Amino acid sequence: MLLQNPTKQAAVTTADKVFEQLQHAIVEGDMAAGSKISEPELARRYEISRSTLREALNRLEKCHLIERKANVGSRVVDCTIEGLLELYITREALEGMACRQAALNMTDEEIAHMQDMLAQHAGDKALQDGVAYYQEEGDVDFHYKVILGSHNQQLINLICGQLYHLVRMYRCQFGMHSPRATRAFTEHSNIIQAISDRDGELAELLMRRHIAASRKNIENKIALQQAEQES
Amino acid sequence: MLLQNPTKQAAVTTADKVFEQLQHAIVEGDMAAGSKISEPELARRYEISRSTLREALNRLEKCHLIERKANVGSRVVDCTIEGLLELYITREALEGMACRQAALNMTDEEIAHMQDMLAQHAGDKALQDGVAYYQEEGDVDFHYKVILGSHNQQLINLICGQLYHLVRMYRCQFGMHSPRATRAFTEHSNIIQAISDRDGELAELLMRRHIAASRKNIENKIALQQAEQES
DNA sequence: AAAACCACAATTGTCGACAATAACCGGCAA
DNA sequence: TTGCCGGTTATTGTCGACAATTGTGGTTTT
Repeated sequence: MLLQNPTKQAAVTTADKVFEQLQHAIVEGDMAAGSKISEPELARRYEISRSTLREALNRLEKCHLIERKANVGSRVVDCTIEGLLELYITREALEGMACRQAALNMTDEEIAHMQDMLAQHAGDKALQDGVAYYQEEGDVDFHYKVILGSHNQQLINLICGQLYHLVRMYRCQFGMHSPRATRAFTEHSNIIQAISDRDGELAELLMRRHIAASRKNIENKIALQQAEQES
Repeated sequence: MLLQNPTKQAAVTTADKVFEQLQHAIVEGDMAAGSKISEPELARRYEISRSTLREALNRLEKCHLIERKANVGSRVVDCTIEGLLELYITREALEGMACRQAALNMTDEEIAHMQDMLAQHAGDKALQDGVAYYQEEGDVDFHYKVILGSHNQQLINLICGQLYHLVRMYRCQFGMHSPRATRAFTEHSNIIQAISDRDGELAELLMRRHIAASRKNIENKIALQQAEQES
């Protein structure tokens, strides 16, 4: 999966593999949010020793997918609405800055490549009404390109290595495949325009608005779901 | 040290203690930046098993103080100028947003408490010309208060749990105890004013300028040092 | 009946040993 | 001399067992 590890090498050690499996299980919800993790049980299930499992657990903790308390144990993080909003606020700050840096630091080749990608997405979008492909792969691709384009290793590590796992988890858990495809596409276009104009200030502003809009969209959906449940 | 762990409990397990010692050693430069870490040797030196040491190493990796490669080993991160600037850019994004959130979410009591703190710092500053105390404890105190005031656990974890260890490391390694005491004090005052006015936008702007100024101050110092060495 | 206490079970933290991988070094051929 | 190759050494990854701590259930006491 290039998407999850845009910079690092593939998993080689068994702890790496188990980590990826657990990560997938947590993100997809196969491992319930908020549930306790029993080291002996998991070790048996994956047929590895507890040491190896703990190594994998440590990596899960690094991307904030589980929480550990000394002498008590590990729990899968629970998905609260507050947590989701906090996450998007953090994204707004980090990706906004990444976008500003991308406008300053991206090479002309990178920018051209991103424009090509967007054009291709436009074709796909026109072809199949964009509901399926674009928002899933395309949206993530776009954001990754921008983040990597910042050429700021600190930002890249924080966002890709930690934040995005949580983002994907929340998306799965709350079942929101945001249907903002056409609007998002326009926003992406404008952001790329600002980047290719080397206008860092505007690029940051647009990216922040883009993420904030996504956050508000989610807030509305949540409110709607709650209203349905109460009725 | 409350400063390093404003939210979490004290260390209880031996891995915790070793982690804190290693953290201190790395930050203070007792363990050279960029140097390789030998697990057997360190385990002997601290009189613990390799398992316990690896647990501590994992926590160090969580705050980006060391880097690990599979089947190769761990190295202390090296302090490059580029890394320092990247770090400050990230701080600008995160603390700026934290400051905006603080303006929205801090309680009146918290704001009052922060104003008291600033007033006391003002006294200390007038008393002893502020060079020693203020910039060390005071500056960190102020920033921590703002970050915690955001009431955003995601931001708090990222900044306090990860970024600030690196910040302190760079400060020690490059030996910069920024002599911007009086200017920084004024800037802090203005930020608190914006927060107490509940003006999130201004608060973020001021905090970002504050950190950007600090970054430029460092850039100048670096340039000066390099000029000296070349002469 | 409620609260405090104690013992038991289960889980986590720590340890030392073994297996697998990578770095090092000397020898050989070009 | 330089570059490549194979054996040796050291380091890391993995394992199973023991020690320490926590949570639980029953018992006792007020």
